Amino acid sequence: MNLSNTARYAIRVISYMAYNKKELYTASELVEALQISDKYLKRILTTLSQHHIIRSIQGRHGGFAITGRPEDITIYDIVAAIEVIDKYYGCVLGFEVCSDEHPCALHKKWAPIRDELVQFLNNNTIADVMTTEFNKF
Amino acid sequence: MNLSNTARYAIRVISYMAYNKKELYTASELVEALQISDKYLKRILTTLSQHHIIRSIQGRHGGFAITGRPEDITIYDIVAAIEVIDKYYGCVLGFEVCSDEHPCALHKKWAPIRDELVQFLNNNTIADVMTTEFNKF
DNA sequence: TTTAAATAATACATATAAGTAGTATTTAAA
DNA sequence: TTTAAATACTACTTATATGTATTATTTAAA
Ligand code: FES
Ligand code: FES
Repeated sequence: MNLSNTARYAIRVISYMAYNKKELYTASELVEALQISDKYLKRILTTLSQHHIIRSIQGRHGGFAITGRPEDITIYDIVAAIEVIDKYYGCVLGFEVCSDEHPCALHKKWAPIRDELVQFLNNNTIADVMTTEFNKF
Repeated sequence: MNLSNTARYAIRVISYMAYNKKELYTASELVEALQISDKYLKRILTTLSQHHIIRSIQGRHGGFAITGRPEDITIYDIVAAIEVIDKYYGCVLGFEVCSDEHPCALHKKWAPIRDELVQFLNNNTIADVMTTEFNKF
């Protein structure tokens, strides 16, 4: 019942970018600041840019920049870019289908909690996370 | 944000045992009924008996039996026997400490949801799961 | 047009969860 | 006391997530 490590790194790096308000960051700069493994972070950055959460500028003076406003980038967006988001909607007991029409014994109790959980991801944005504490990892 | 497969199998097998009200089940019997891989299920059964959720009788007329009443065996008990339960209490953003004294930016919003989640595991028992539908996997 | 500084892509390595196989031990009937 | 039927233990294999290394491509300055 956790976010993946990769998703957490992604949240962290975008939070950092938003907080420091620079237009463009190079990967090396972010590696330096956040102390995440060089190649790993670069791959995360590429993934995020493929999902248009950030945009990348290639070449000599390249780097990465946030596309939207921090308050428009939800935690959900980031998690969905990194993980298979479907699993957040699955049956808690592992049944194939999970719906009100095909409920398992725990569905009635589980579905509301799961909805809250998804709402939590949707209602919280980078703006909520880009505080000082978060960025002094 | 899922229970592990192994934990789900564990819930399933105990639910089956409780539902069918037999005193003793052999591993092969349970493998047959639940269509879970032979060796895998046996290992799960051993783990569960080590955690005293079921007890095992070795030798010729051996097998496995539930120790308590279905309504006393919580989903939490089973998950805790199979997984490292600590991770259910961790920080959603991955910080080392998670407490009201050392909160991350999302702690205030996350902690209540997490509590509900843990309560869900604690408030639901095998008695809630041991319905017919569940056992016609 | 060469070169340096950046991102992109691909392939490899490691750790953990999931699943399988084989051997050892226990027990009681034959 | 041998043997069959059960659980217990240990080691192996496979799949996925995590992390690393190498090479290719892009861009602009020198
Ligand atoms: S069917 Fe099981 S949680 Fe919805
Ligand atoms: S400190 Fe992050 S959720 Fe509690």
